[in-house]
Amino acid sequence: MARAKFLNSTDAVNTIINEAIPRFAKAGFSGVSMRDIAKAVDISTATLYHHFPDKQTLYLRSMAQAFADKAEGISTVLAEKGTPQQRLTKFIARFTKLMSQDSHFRILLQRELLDGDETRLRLLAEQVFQSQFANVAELAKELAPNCDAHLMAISIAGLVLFHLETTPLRQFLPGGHAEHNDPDVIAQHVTMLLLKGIKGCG
Amino acid sequence: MARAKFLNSTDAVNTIINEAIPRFAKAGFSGVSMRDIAKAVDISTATLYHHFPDKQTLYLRSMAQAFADKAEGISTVLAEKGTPQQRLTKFIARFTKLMSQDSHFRILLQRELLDGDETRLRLLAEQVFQSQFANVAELAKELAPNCDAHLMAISIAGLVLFHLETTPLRQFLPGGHAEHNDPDVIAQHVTMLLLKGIKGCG
DNA sequence: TTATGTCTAATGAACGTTCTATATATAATA
DNA sequence: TATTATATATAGAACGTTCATTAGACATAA
Repeated sequence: MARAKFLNSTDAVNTIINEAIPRFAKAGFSGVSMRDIAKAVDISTATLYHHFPDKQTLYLRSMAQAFADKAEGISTVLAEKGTPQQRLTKFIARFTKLMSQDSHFRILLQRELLDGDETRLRLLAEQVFQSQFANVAELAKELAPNCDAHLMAISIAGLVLFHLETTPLRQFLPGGHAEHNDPDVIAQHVTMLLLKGIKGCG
Repeated sequence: MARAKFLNSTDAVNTIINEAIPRFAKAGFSGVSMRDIAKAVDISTATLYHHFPDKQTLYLRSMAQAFADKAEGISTVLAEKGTPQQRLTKFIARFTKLMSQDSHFRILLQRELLDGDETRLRLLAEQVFQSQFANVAELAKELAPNCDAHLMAISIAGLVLFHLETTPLRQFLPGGHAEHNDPDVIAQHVTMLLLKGIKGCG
């Protein structure tokens, strides 16, 4: 092979995807050109096209990789013992930390919610969220046997994610402080709100 | 003027913006071309450029218009009398209905949270959300005097908005039903959760 | 006459993609 | 082992398209 840059094709593909993920997260599908990605990996666009048939495929593979990385990390959080309250508290703490640590995953998720077609959303739901979502829903059932577990699981995730989503905006809203972006602060607030309602928060 | 298509420049500008808003909401800034917009209004791109100096300006004006439309609608919801609980219930019901009725506003908001620069986010915060956000925060203070009103106001908005955001995804998640997209169902769930916590939901 | 609204046509840049060539590794063969 | 053939990884250059934007002309209202 000509002046090999990578160990093999798999290495090349992984390197490309790892460079592509943060770029797609930051700028979206149409905000990143194949030339940009090629330049970032220091290969020609022709070489990039040797490894991926087209941009859409590269995007899908990047998305799948970003999601696969995280799906693994979330999967064992709820398996531990404890009262439902304890397990909820622990889940929220870990989920918040996970989502704020690596923003690529969260931002790609938001982009998919905005622009994803049915195929990509189904993939996302079934291969990334489904099992963990079911666990959270089950936990909700333990805490409130007659509640709508689906609605409740969405609410739990939404509380955490919306605080992270609004990070760039909240500094301009009344009472906004940097500490409101601290995952621990968010997690504690969300946990309290879920377990006790507004009145229980002070 | 040559074969006048509009009553005057203001009419032209408004017509263009009204065509642009849903397009920018659906496809984002880079997903809509000036050609597309010109075609939609049945004018040439040159004419479009006669009314707007560049694409960025057209986008900003469209955004500002979409936001101004809604800011008005939200502004008087909390002025009414009643117990804090009653006012919260009413606010959530109206906010949910408003946000689900016209999705352009909500989607543009989501896009700004993803891609908005500091200038646009500040504009959004100060000219659209600030006063109403303060009202919600104040209401939270009435319900829980020692709580962090900023965090609470974000949580309230987030609960509603996240349910709407996840509309295209929830059908693929366990327990998802069409009725979960009903604004009344969402509002009732959110209100209950806020006032009573998870346990109060069943 | 002058300012305004409109058009056709063009410009230059960026983009996704492909053509063609070449250097290297691997496998088959003598 | 030495030689040849094949497949793979790479790059330079170009193609065709679309894009934002502009130049210049023309028509009409004031």
